[in-house]
Amino acid sequence: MDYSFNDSNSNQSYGEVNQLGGVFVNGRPLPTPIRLRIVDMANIGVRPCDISRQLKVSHGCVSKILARYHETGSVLPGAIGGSKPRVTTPRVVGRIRDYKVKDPGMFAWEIREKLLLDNVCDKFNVPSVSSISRILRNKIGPLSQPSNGSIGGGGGSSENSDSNSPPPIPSSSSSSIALMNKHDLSPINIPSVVSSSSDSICKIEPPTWSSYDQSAVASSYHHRYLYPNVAYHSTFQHQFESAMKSPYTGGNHIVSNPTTNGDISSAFTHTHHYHNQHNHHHPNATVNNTANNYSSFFNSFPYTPTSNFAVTTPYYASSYGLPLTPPTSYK
DNA sequence: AACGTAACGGTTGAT
DNA sequence: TCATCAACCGTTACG
Repeated sequence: MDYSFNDSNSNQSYGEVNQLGGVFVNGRPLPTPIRLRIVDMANIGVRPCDISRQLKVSHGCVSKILARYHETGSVLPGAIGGSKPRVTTPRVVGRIRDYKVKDPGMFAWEIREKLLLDNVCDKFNVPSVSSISRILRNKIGPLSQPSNGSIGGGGGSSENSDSNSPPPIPSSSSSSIALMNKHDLSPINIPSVVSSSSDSICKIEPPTWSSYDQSAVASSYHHRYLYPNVAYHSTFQHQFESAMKSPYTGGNHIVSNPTTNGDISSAFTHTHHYHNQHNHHHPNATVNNTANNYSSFFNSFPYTPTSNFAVTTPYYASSYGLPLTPPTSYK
């Protein structure tokens, strides 16, 4: 798909119109502000059927988003794409790491044979040599630079072998966690046992707003929403990416670089695709390459675990009932 | 009239 | 680098 927006040619249009007259992009999530709007309206007592009509979102979609919100506390879409690790489970990766730590000169094919020898894998699920090479390259990397006390001789082996590449989950009894994969850890799938602490890391956006700062935005065409206290966990990076890369956005234009102290206020804007692109671009958007903007933004994860997370959204078409006006109780 | 949900055509991204 | 395919998407239609 062509998600590159030519500023000079606003004739480009994509998306379809549903029976209610609302615009959607087949296969892609609704923009986060609309999802939030659905939840906001439900919270103040608007019936789902009325939400559907007002926002011009199908009632099936409203039902699904509300059901998920009530079940998980998150309005964000699930993780799209990717695939579960079929053979390179965390346990296997951990063992590969152990082998490599003990003998850095080990070849991938030797590691493969040792996985079989040690009964870590059988012939049906042992990773290929190329998979092992990729694991060594991407997930383990140079072993000479462990940031946590490489001097100790033990190489931080922690003989449990569960200290491997997937993001560490804070609580941890290793029992069920070890069997989980990325999808299992997504906010919508995460089991309650993992989120036992009061500040659940499951909730990407808390149910309340701490502020609604419209005046601070540079353009009157944009409204800024603050997502307070986003409990960032690297496991959820995919969630953020998936949500923020909605095709309704004309690229996630960075309006200020994330700073090292975790303040990413006004981190980027969403530009509505059928808005007048060249008129409403954020003035600070310097690069129009979506991929570059995007990766430069997200590569700087992780932020501090509870940093504020801000999204600047455009002035949406009135058909959506936007811009959002938070209930007074949120102000 | 409301709404839960399966079918459908679509996109995504780790393997 | 590229294809695969299982995850998810929102809409539609049915009950």
